Amino acid sequence: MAKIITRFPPSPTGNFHIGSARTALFNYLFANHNGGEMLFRFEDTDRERSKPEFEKDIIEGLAWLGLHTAPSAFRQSERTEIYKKHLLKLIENGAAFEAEDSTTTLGMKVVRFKNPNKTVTFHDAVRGDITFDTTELGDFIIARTHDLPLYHLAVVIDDAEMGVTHIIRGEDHISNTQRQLLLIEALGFVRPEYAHIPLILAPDKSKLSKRHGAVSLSEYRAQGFVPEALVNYLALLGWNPGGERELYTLGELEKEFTLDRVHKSGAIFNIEKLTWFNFEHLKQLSNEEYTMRLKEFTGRDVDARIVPLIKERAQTLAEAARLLGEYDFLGAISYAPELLLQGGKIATEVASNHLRALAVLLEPVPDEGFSAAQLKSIIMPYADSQGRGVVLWPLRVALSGREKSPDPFTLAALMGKKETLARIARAVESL
RNA sequence: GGCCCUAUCGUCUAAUGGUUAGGACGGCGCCCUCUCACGGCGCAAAUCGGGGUUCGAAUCCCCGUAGGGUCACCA
Repeated sequence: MAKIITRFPPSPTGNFHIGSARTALFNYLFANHNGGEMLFRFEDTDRERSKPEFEKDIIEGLAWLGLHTAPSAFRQSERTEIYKKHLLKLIENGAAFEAEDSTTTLGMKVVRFKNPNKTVTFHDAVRGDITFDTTELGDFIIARTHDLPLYHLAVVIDDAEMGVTHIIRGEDHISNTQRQLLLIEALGFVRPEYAHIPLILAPDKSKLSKRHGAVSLSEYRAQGFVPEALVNYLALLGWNPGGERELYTLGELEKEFTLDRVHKSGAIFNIEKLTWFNFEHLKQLSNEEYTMRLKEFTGRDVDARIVPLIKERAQTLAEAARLLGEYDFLGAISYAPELLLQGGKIATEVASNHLRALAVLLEPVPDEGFSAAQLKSIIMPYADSQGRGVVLWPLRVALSGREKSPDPFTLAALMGKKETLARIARAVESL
């Protein structure tokens, strides 16, 4: 069986769109599942709208997601001669003809395809047979001049020359397929297999676009989403391997992916579910890896000791960055007596006595004994006998200086014996 | 409007003629608890409508209805 070749052909006329990323993912998954490869090219025949910065954004986004393509990236704008050769052939054998420009430019000629006005049927791997009557298309334009081919012509020639066997693209291309089929026939090319995947929809069920909020991959990256989560979530929008499992790595998706399980109907993009996937994948990162990503995300140094605390709470790296500031318990803190007394609910005498008692309790504990579990077993019996609230609250605030924080055992273990006792002493003093 | 596509909880989905229609997100409630989270348990919530076919239909067929895509010298 011939090697399977898919392709991802974005036009660099905007930042890497989330829907485009999913199309790339499906092509990647299908190719790799079958031991083939995904090719990459820029469709920049529209010179006006194509921009280098968009090319950069797309290339970086692809790399960030971990979707490697065959080293064949090129631009359609650099292949004029190839298109010209085929275009001339079409004119020569009468399949295309030059016609007057219908717009204002005088004397200009465009090339139109001579439509045979017939019915075409193609098989779609996700939708079955689809039939069109091409008559309504008329003699559509395929090139502005001999040197400026339009989309349909360039696509068909590139796919044939690159040996593309499977075209997997959004369903907004279904109606484009008829023109391309006609061109493929006229050029004598082999017809590839088609699979039109459902669109990613906005909450109002229309095609997801800028007016609905964030649509480019880089925006999600900036919001603290990790590629593992995007890949996992996007793969499950419009495709499902069956069963109830939801968490997959890119490699696992690759093993499972088949076109016959791609859905027919559009899927609404839901940021909350994406956020859940992000949290799950974030939790699966090792502390070292997590620290690295957080450093990269914030561009600042990260105290590795507090990463485990952040990891179990932050759903995104942006939230982790926020907690990083909030959990800066190790730095200088000051005490507000009202806070130590839980806004007056605890009497000054009571809090101060318990804190003193805790210091006495902790004094004999060796440095190595300052683990959260150890400390809990030492402090809890005392707290239980005296009342948890009046013991634990002042202690936690003494250590964190804050209204909200992790539990006092975790904090004490984090800062060690010396700092713990010093903070308790200072808290007593401030009372 | 023409052509094309689609239709299971609010959302993502499971089910490939036989299930009390399952799971997840979100929501709500309870538990855990010194705080904020995390976590655990539970509840509500769906087969668009109408006809067939069949012993039996979410599933197959037809007709409606609704939604979407596309109708460029853009891709």
